[in-house]
Amino acid sequence: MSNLTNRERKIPSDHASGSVYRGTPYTDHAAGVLTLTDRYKSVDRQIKAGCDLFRVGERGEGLYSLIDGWVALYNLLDDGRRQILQFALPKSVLAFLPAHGGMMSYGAQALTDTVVGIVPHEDLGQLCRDNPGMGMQLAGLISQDRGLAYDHLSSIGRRSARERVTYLLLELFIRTRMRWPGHRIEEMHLPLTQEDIGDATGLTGVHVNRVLRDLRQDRIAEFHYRRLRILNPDKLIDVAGIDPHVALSWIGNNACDKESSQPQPSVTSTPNICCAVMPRAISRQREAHLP
Amino acid sequence: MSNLTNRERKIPSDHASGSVYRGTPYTDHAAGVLTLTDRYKSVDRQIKAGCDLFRVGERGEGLYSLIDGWVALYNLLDDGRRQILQFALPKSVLAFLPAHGGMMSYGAQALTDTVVGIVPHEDLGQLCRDNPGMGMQLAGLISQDRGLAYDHLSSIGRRSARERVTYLLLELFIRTRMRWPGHRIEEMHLPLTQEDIGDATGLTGVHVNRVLRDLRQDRIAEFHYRRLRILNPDKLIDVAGIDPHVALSWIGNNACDKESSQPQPSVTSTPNICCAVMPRAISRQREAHLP
DNA sequence: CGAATGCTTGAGCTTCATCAACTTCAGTGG
DNA sequence: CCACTGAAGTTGATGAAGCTCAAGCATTCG
Repeated sequence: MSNLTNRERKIPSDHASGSVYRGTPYTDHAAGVLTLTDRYKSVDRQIKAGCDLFRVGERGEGLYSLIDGWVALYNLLDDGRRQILQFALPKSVLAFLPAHGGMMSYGAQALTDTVVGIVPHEDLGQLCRDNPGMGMQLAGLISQDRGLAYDHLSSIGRRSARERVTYLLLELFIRTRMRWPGHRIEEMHLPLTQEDIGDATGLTGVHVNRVLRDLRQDRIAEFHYRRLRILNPDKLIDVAGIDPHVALSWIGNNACDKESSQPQPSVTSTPNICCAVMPRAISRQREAHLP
Repeated sequence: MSNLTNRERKIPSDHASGSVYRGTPYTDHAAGVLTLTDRYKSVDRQIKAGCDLFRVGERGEGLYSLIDGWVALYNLLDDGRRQILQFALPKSVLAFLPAHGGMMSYGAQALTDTVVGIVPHEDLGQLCRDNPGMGMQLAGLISQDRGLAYDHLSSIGRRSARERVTYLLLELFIRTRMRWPGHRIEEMHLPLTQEDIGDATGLTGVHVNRVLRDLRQDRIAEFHYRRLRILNPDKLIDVAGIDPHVALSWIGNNACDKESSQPQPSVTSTPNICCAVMPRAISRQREAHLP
């Protein structure tokens, strides 16, 4: 039907997406929405690593929520150039087509074996009527994705290659760390190729490789065959030029139940993401042999 | 409080945002949501051209909907680099903070004199209860914005400077044309500087200038002191490499009331945006003096 | 008319892409 | 266990696309 490329991939089996249903440690919309869609979804669909969940131009079936696995949302240009729009982790909404006839405006490729739940169009209305708050929560969830997209825009549009790559690594690190707080992180699994990183950052795979080499030489981070090691978190954050507010939004700081209007730290005070997410151990681990 | 730059601008008075309240000619969520927010909003806030509606890190007041005027949503990096995330037209939702304590993760600058309606947090719940469909419509609206952001990502990440600039011009042309169908378009007003275009496309103002020069020499389009002339629409679309599906999503093809499941044209058939939006007159107007 | 903002152009330079060859790694089947 | 195969990573040489700096011009607005 369409001539989309579909690079099949073999993925190692120890990826970090095993235990999804432990309670989320942070307040967000995801819990509510995902629990609800759980009840209304028609079937779980299983997709093998490397296959597409859906493609551009296909008719959307309703609301897609990712239950388990890693997924890349992407766009293809006519000549084959590819842009990865987002790396989706479990409990995220992959797509939302509220009505019949809507077409997918981007594709979705499974990076690992994945499970997806789908709530069909016809059930969305009912779901919405039964649970009045649902729509707003969904809006919040999608709004969060939009925020992520905006951050990527800033990164790709205005940052250097080195900044972009470190930014992406750090983002993925923080987001996965939030999903699976128990995991050890000295060496974590990211089911991506360097080419994928390039497609996400607007660079070529070759150049990503060079950037990664420099990061390794500077003892900041290593990425090699789908394995990420963060050697110097502080420097990583520094190079990435992360705005702590942004990082908080990845974690899901929607603060649904904070009704207090007590003055919070002002704009200039920086919530220390590093401390929140990175165990001291790692900071100590290597004292950095810098030039 | 924060050291954001705030370039004041003088804007000519003949910008195209005068008659907002004529009925929308296309089916979308905007109509429903905006009519509702109209009833619940606390006050209209008026902002002069060049001023910020809100800034990064400020506490959000609830749901912001743009009633009249042009607004640029933007991000700033530490060193002053700026990325424009979206140009918002009337009837769009600028921001949506569902709960207290949420911070704006991007800024919004008025490009013209603007009017904004705000529905405070406390009224959002009530609005939602009174109008059950509202949440979903809002979700659809935000989802549409996310789609726009994804398109910009593809553009900035994978296209050449020439493609990016033409893409942006065409997008803005189509979106404004959809809002104000009656306007003549041979020469339309875009309240942007070349620097703004650069900040939106991830280029420098200087380079945007060079690209615009080439487009002028190739008799494709002219942009000069906030005035856009499209000389050769067909070529413009060609250079921009626009996917017609994408263009349709700008127009708002959510197809809310199309319940028919009759087979629609397949993916490969290209809905002709050019025909839908561009009057033949323009195509004829210049036969193109090409090299 | 004057000031301020925005546009235009050139020269030199940096960053990143392209091409191509080579190496390493992971999975497969003997 | 090894050899084999295909995918992914690595490196160098070369060039193009776009940035920076700097100076001068045009347009708008008061």
